[in-house]
Amino acid sequence: MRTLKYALLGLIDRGPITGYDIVKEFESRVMANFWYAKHSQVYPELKRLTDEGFVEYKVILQGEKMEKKLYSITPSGHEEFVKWMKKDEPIGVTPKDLFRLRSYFTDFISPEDYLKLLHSQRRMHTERCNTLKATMEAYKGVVPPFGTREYGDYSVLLGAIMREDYYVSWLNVCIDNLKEQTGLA
Amino acid sequence: MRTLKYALLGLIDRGPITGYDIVKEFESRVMANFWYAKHSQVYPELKRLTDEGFVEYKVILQGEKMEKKLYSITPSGHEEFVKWMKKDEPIGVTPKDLFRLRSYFTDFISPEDYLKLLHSQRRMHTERCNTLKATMEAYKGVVPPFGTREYGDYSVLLGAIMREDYYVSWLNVCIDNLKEQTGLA
DNA sequence: GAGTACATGTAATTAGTTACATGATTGA
DNA sequence: TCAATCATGTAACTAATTACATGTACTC
Repeated sequence: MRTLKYALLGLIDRGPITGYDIVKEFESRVMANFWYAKHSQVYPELKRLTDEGFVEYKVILQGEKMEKKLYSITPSGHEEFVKWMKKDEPIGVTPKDLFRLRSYFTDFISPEDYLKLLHSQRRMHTERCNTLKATMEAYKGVVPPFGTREYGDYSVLLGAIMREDYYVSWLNVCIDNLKEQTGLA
Repeated sequence: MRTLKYALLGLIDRGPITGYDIVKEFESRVMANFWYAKHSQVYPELKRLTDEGFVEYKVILQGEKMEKKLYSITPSGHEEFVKWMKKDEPIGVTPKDLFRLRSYFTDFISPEDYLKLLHSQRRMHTERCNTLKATMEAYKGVVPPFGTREYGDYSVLLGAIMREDYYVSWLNVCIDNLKEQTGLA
């Protein structure tokens, strides 16, 4: 599917950017919620996109010697990207989840040990959720206008918060069920 | 992390099973919600686990000639698995999501085209959610006792339903926001 | 001068998918 | 006898991670 290709095209289509800054985007609070790649995957893909004529770069100097490559989109790259944007794709398999794999095999763990894991998971997901909600506060409850970058940020941030909220709810139900059945505190 | 290893150990620890039936488990309505692998990944991993002494198999005959390998857990395999079960792991990166990647780049799509995608996504997720809820009906609202296989099935099924429900909610909010902003029907 | 961030790349390995390959059994 | 399912494997490829590798620029 070469999804990384389209993630890169999208970022570059927004304006000239270096590979280094693309990686920083992937690590950002917003984008890390749905796509990311390490620099060791990004640099080779940028090279490939250049060979394919979807992007081009010019070398600019930072200071005396340090060269960096500033990538921009080409007309064919832009066309390729907007074509992909309109594509309606099947939802595919549900994502893998390590904790759910353990939850599936609860016949091999004591209720005490499982409860510890549940509490730990809840703590971690609650924390992540709070971080996301803090980021969301910048919008003060106002939905940015469609077509702006802020709209995209807002939408995916909202989705991420809702996801963490649901995950915590699920863990809460699991904790309640377990306590009721075993009488554990 | 070799997670497939532990998925296989867990399934084999429940009782003797063939590679073929393991793959069927992965394709099942319950397990497909959090882990899965193709037969081309399963068979080599089973071989490796055998070499490592975590599982063993005996060849049994199906009919006249057809041989199948029935895998069972070894004491060291069981030990390895229960040790893994108790391990509390960090929640790690959030799973990648193709549709959210597109939602992030809505500055490159018309509201009409985006609305079409939103509706299509909602239809597909609603359908999956309904399938899951139909599977859930077997439990008639009664939580199975902890420690049984049914408890694991129930827990992960509940999580899967909650996940699809939240996803549909997110899509609904996106649809409402878009309609309000653009006046589209 | 030291430490951190900037900046870009490759190599080796692991994980996972698609395609290739073969043959037996069962039920209509 | 035909089709679907059972049953197991390998080969080639794509995706992604970890480790290796190098050097500059900025700030304290």
